[in-house]
Amino acid sequence: MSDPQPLLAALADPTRRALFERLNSEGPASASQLAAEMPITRQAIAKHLALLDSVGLVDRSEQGRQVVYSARVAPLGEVANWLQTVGEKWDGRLERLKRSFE
Amino acid sequence: MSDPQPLLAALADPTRRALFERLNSEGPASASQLAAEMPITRQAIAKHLALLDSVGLVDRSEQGRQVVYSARVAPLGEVANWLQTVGEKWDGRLERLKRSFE
DNA sequence: TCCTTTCGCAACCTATTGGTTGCAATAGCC
DNA sequence: GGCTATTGCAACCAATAGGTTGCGAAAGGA
Repeated sequence: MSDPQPLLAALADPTRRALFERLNSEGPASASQLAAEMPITRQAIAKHLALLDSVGLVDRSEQGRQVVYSARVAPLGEVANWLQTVGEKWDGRLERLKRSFE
Repeated sequence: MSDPQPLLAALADPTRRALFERLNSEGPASASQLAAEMPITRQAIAKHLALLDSVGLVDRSEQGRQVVYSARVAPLGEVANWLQTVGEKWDGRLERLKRSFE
């Protein structure tokens, strides 16, 4: 089970998360298209997309002279996974505590 | 429903997450205790704990001359919540796509 | 073929952040 | 009361991150 750190870090930035949510709810788009919809430059967006791609949150496909990115939700399972283990440890601690009073 | 950004940002830092997991699985501790277990100074830890406190991931209680911190898992529900809405938007998009082929 | 998009790379700038050191204040034990 | 732990506050530092500008290259439509 791999570390959720890179994912959390990727999602921690507001513009990056906005980018991901945009792609997830509105569908695929290129960096230039996205730049037209947001108040930052294409290059900034491209960097964010590269990072999202590196953690698998986005899928990159070249179509002619443009590069279209689409959202991938699969890696988010890793985060859900981590949340679950946190919950389990918490429960385990409660359990141990209860036992200590018997 | 408030935005998960502050939470994600809080969890994005490795030492901060380590701190939280330590408190969650091993139980409450003071900043000084934690500093003895980790390779960074107490002040650095104190700052992280303050941030965790500000997003509700940690509970601060003064006991005599020391301040003991304990983990709070409740805010993580917000993250789970966000994951769910992302999944729903994704499903919605799939649904619309399928309908468009009928 | 030429011109326009679109993209990638690189340099650069600035604000933020994680971390440190130093010191004052306070709570408790002897 | 005096010594010792423990905390809080502030200044400071270095590295990183988010963003911009500037450029060269390649793909496609006119």
